[in-house]
Amino acid sequence: MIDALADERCCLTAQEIHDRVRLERPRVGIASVYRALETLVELGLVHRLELGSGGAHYEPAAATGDHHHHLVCGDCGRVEPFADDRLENAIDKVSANASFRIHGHDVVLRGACDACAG
Amino acid sequence: MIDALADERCCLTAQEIHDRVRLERPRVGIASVYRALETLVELGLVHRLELGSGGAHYEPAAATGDHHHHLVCGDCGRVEPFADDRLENAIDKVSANASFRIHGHDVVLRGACDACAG
DNA sequence: GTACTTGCAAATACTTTGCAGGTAT
DNA sequence: ATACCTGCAAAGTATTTGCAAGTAC
Repeated sequence: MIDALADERCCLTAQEIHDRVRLERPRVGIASVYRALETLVELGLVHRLELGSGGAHYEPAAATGDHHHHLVCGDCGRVEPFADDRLENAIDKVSANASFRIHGHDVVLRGACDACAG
Repeated sequence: MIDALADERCCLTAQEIHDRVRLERPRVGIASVYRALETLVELGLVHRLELGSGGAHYEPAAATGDHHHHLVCGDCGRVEPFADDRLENAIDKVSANASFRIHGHDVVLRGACDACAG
C-alpha cells in the first residue's frame, strides 16, 4: 500500500493523495494515508512541504536526484516547480557556515501565476 | 490593541503571542490575536511563516528594511534567523525569470541546532 | 498464537466565524 | 442611533491516535 503512494507525482495534499488512492482501493482511510506519508517522510522518500495554504503538500523525493523548489500562486493556489543552480550554490554556502547542522532546505516563491496576473 | 502585537519580536506562534499579550491584558482572547494578525499580514506589516511544526509563526515585517530567513531545528523546534546577500541575489534572479509574477519568498534551512546536534 | 497492518471513529490542534455586548462618533 | 471592535463559545479544517478486526508468519 505504501508503494501506491510513491507513484504519485509532484506536490499533492494528503486529501488529493487520498482521493487518488481511493480510485483504486475505495476502502482506504485518510488515516492510512497520513500513516504511510509519515513513514515515507521518515525514510526520506517523500518531502513534506508547507506552502501556507491550509494543508501540507507531499512529493516524492526523487530517486533520480531531481531537486527543485516551488512557485506558489497566492490567488489560485497553483504550484509549479523550478530549479536553479545558482540558488542551490548560495544555499549550500549558507548551510556550510550556519550554526546549525543543516540537513535540508525549502524555498517558496510567492506571487501570481500567468493566468491570475494577466 | 493591534499595536501591542507589533512590539513583539521575531518568529512567534499565535499561541506565544497570545500568552504575551495576556500578561498585560488577561482578557484578550485568542480569536482577537488571530484577527489582528490577519489584518497585519494583509497590511504587509507582519509576515506569516509556515515552519512545518504545527502552528504558523508570525514576525514583524521590519520597517528597518531587515530581511532574513530561518534555521529550524527539527529536534527541539528552535528557530534562528539568518541573512545572506548571495542567497537574496540568487532568488532575485530566479524571480525575474520566473513564469509567475513574484511578490515574495521564504527560505527555511532545516537541521539540528548546536545544542541538539552536540 | 504473536506481531504487524489497517480502517473507522474519536480525539486533538490550529484557525475561523457568529453573535451579543461595549465603545466611539 | 450607527458603525465598529472585541471576547466568548461554537464551528471548521487538518492531522493524529485508540482500538478492534484482519493478515502474515
